[in-house]
Amino acid sequence: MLRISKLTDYGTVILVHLTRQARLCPASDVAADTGIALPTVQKLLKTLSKSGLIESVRGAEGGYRLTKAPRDISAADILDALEGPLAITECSGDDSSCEHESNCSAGGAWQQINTAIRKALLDVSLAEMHNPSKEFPLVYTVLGETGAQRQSDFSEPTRGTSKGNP
Amino acid sequence: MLRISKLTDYGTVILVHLTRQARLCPASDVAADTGIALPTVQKLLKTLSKSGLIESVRGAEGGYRLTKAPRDISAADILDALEGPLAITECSGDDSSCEHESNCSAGGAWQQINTAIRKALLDVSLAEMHNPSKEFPLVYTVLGETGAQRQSDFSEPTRGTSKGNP
DNA sequence: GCATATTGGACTAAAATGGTCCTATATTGA
DNA sequence: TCAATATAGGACCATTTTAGTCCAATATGC
Repeated sequence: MLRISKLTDYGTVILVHLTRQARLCPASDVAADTGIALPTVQKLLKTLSKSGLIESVRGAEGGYRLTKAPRDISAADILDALEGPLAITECSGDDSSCEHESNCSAGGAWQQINTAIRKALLDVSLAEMHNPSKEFPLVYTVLGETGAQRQSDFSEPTRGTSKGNP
Repeated sequence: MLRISKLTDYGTVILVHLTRQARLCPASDVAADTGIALPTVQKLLKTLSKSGLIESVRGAEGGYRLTKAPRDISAADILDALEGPLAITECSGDDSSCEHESNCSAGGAWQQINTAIRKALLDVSLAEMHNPSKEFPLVYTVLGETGAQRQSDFSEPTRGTSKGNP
């Protein structure tokens, strides 16, 4: 199934952490509190800062903080910031780049799916990620099989018990 | 943004092709008609066959055909067959594998998103991919920015004009 | 038997991913 | 002004994944 990269997953954890801390957070604090290795945290904070989701203050007593309220940051924003604006298929742009029309009849469908997925991502804000127990905008009936159910053999959790990255 | 692999993209094209052809199709025909290199087509057909979406007939006059009506094959089926049952995050199972609870508050949200995405994928059938001009189950208003709009610098289309894979 | 096909797997090259580290620069406070 | 604290911006490398090819074995129809 579709998946996000581990770094995006880490990035989300970092953003949730910044949501909890109203104050300016240096990278070292974020690393200590999340258990993610410092270099990785630094890299992600830089990326997030460049994307505009967070802002930085240099120098002593500096650090990072969110630029917007958590409810104004969507999952789509996070994905865009950390994975770039890649679409679900490479040629799902405005079909200008794909000329093999006879074979590309599937392309239109992927674009529709892409849009639907994007809508789902726009509906979830960082505020809701911060507190997932609260009522959620995405309440769908159980689907019989969610993909997530099937996996059972992961050797290591994404955000594991071990401190930092192995 | 989220993306599917190029092979999954090819696989969809192949399935759409099989939808058009009611008859038994050998891999060589599929390759010739789709413009995808034969070895790649063979590999994908094998995978699709193992997943049960298509069935094979060996020997002379053999080939592949769909096992179900196109409307009974969803985009989620295709993704599952070609990309495996990976969830959006590695630890989005039944939170049994992720013990870092204090940092993993984001995990629940990704699970919800995963479910929403899966629902979107289940709503699109191969029949609709085959004929995307017809009314589509996923009609959402334009989102202002769909991710797909932003990309403009792809050097090569996914299913390109050149015959086969370079 | 022979031509036609699928089956299963090995194999390689290229690209993406995950992770680390180094130097430069900005800010604060003594 | 100096020292300590931070971010900025890359370069860099190891590993994994992806994409693509190829081969020997097997099954079927004529």
